[in-house]
Amino acid sequence: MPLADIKTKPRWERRKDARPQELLAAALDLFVERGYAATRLDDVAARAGVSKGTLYLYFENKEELFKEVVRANLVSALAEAEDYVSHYTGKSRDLLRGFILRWWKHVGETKLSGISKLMLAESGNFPDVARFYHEEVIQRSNALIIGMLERGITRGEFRAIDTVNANLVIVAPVVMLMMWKHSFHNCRLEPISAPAYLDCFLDLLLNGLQSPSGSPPDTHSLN
Amino acid sequence: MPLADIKTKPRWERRKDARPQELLAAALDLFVERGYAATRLDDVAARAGVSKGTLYLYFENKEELFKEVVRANLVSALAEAEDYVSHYTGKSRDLLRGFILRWWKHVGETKLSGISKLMLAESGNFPDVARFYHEEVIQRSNALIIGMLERGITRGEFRAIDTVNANLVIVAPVVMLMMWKHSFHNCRLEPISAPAYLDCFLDLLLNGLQSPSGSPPDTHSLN
DNA sequence: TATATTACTGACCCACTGGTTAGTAATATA
DNA sequence: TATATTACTAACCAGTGGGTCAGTAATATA
Repeated sequence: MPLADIKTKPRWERRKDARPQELLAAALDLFVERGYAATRLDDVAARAGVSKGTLYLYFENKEELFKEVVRANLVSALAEAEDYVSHYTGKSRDLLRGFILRWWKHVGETKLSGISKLMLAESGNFPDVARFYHEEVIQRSNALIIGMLERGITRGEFRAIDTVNANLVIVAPVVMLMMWKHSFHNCRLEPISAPAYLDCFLDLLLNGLQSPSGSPPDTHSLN
Repeated sequence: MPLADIKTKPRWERRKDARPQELLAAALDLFVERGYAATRLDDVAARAGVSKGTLYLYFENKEELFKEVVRANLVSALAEAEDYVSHYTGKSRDLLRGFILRWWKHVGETKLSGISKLMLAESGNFPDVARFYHEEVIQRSNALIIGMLERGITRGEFRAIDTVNANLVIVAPVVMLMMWKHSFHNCRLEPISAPAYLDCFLDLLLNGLQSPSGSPPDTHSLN
């Protein structure tokens, strides 16, 4: 190694400002890859290019690190979704379809889907984290979807169904697809095609929701 | 302690025949309660009233113990379901509804739902177990549902939809409800009512599936 | 009752990981 | 260039859990 390199490459640098972001990014990656319990803080630190001790300078403990990851990613994405819904003026079926497709695009097909999967998978073993996630993410997204259903019903576009349960039924296939991506995905020889799956789902859903007096079922495609 | 008690209560008994069943029952309980990784074999043994060493007399290791739990419970339940479907002679919508409600009764609302949840949650970290479960349970149940959909379509009762994706969409709400039972269940002040949820789901689904030339949507209740 | 068999125990090993801290070296300051 | 500050490292601790095995005691056998 030439002398110049020794001079220009110190063993480490002080980068107080950049560390938190880098650690959060590394943590997101590993939480998504391995889940909450199985993620080792040594590995998070290593991926961010620092030692474990450094991680503890910026985050109180594993749980707080995780919460910050959620806040920095999912909670902010949810805020955008709330904005989208509140400003929509068109037909309810298009709003619902648009919401679901956007959700898939911004969360489902990105790393973030791994966080949803992780929470559903491990919340039972970490009740504090579960409560946090339920309040910050689940309740808010439920309110959003129920609101859209009520909008459709009061405008006569949807049948008068049980909105609270329908909310859960509607969420299920999307959440399921997210979970699949992070569980049995590799076992299937012919992987699930997300667009075809969502197309099939929206077709079934919007037909099922449609009020008898509404417009006839369409066969909207995703392409 | 009287002398008699010493005589009648040996420190332990030899019960070669009963041990495997007792260990499987204890393992099922703990796997459901805590998941795969978080279940300690010490605890399984303790719950079955033996020491960890004994557990290793009857099962090769943790993975084989788990596989036996799956075989003894889910695989056998699946065989019964296959029997039910193959002997059904009525309308396809009733077959599908009956299948889903039976599934919920035999798996969803019992401990067994915990195994499905566990697999979805942890298969990513245990690829060998994942492959086993995918082949022994998932593929078989998929074939069953796709078969019912094809039956409905060829008989003109259902619309001609994409059966492979529809299978996944149909499974999703039931799997979701099972997962919920074992994850955020405690966070919700007003818990999900399984009958109301399934009612809502079947209502949406059968309306969505119905062929235009078929019988009109009914409002079948679960009660 | 004496002996052989074996189901069962419990102490042990070792790799692992969340969290701590004494010490080090990069940088700010003058 | 000398000194002070502090971001960062590396070694460490304590608790944990899958897996092993030498020894023990319950039972079968004669």
